[in-house]
Amino acid sequence: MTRYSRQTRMLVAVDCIIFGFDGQDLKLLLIKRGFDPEKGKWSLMGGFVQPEEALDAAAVRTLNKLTGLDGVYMEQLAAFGTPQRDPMERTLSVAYFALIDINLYKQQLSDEYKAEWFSLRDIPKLIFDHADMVHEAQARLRYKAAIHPILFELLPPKFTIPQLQILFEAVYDAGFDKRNFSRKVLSTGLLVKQKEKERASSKRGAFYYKLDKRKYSAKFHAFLNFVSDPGNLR
Amino acid sequence: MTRYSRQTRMLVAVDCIIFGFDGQDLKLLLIKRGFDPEKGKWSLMGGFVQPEEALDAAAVRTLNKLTGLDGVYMEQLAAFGTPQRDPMERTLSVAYFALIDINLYKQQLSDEYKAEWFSLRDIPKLIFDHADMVHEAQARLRYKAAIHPILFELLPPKFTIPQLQILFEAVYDAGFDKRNFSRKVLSTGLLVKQKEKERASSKRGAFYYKLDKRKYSAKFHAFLNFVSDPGNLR
DNA sequence: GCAAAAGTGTTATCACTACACCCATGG
DNA sequence: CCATGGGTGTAGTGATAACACTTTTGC
Repeated sequence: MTRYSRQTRMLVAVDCIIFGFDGQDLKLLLIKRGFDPEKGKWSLMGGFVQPEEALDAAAVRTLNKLTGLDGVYMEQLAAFGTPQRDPMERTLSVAYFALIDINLYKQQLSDEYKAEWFSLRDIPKLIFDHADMVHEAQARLRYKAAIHPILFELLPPKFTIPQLQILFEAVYDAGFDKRNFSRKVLSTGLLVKQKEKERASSKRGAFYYKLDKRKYSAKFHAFLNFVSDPGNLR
Repeated sequence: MTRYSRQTRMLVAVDCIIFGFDGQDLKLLLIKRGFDPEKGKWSLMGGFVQPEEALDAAAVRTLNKLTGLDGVYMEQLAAFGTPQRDPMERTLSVAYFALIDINLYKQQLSDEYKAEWFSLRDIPKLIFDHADMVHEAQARLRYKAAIHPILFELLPPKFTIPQLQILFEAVYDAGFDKRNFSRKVLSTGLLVKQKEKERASSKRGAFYYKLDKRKYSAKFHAFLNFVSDPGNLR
């Protein structure tokens, strides 16, 4: 077999927008870029797609290289391909966003990549078009979380309803009525009440809940309307 | 400036999933591929991204090359990058879907590309992973149209409510109650009733409506809930 | 015993569903 | 005058939003 003649080949990278939730704020995992151009600047974790590697596989590998985690929720966000986005050489980047339980990766941060969690309200200047990617990922997260039970991916296996509410409030930068909120999330039937209580954040203690995994898989793509019109918020 | 060493460059293409509506069925515009491999087989319209060209620009150019149309609604669908998707040479394709008023392109079909409209129920075998792209585009169209007023892009500037309903029914392969349907679309406030009637498809005639362009732009991203739970249909 | 957070119930409004009849016209 | 498709109204049901008080317990 021959090749397509007279066409330009270009580099293809993946970049990961990695969200976490520390119990108060929505956070983003950034690294200090380790090579030129823009060496030492804050950046999303990324990497080049390898010759025999699928895009999703490259994204999974890149996330794993930084965090050591597997089985993380990831979704393709979009392809970014402005000609001069990387001044060194034309590079197309396929952005993925990931939602991780921050507890699984908040220790050994100061390794080879100089990774740090940043509050989304306080993101440093980023290289290339990474700020655009972050904004688009945040918009997508708000959009999806309004309809689908996606934010559970940011929580540990056991969580309380007040914790869940704080998470929603962080994502939408808005307050919700706790009575309506708990009625709504419980009405999905996705949550299983535990006997144990979380006692760190209040005297009375709040009951833990776990996801009902069967129902969670079944209803993941259903329209659940957690937030009526996220476009009208803020 | 130097270049990134020891990384693979690859071809980057765009492919267009072009939807149209003929008054009865949802249709897809396909071409007969003009070069090897798979020459003469049915294919989506596509093309390679040029050295100094952005992705969106490549998609717009590709659509225009086939149809001669400008200002068409287009949206990036996803990047497809399985290593062997093009057996000739590794090629990443960024798929875009487009919604066009079929009346603007249903004549001069037998030109250089041998383009034809196919009903979505009756798509021929397609090259590479184009069938995957079509399925994903159809799913995305259903998803978006359930929430946003996107299907108007498939209609001519003046249309009747029965025509709109047939379109929704074609997209969701389902029947809707006409009283509830018209109440719902009129309640969005997006439609302006015309004095003129469409008289071809009934004796009584149905009033034409036009989009209120101001409100259409304003509400395009709002959550309008045209279809309550598209996942439960079919 | 009090401060702090958890938990719960009611009412009014709105949106959705299901359903059936009259209207205008061309033939 | 009748067949065809266009157009409209209502009642019942379920979801949403607004709102305040009681419970538990660590200090």
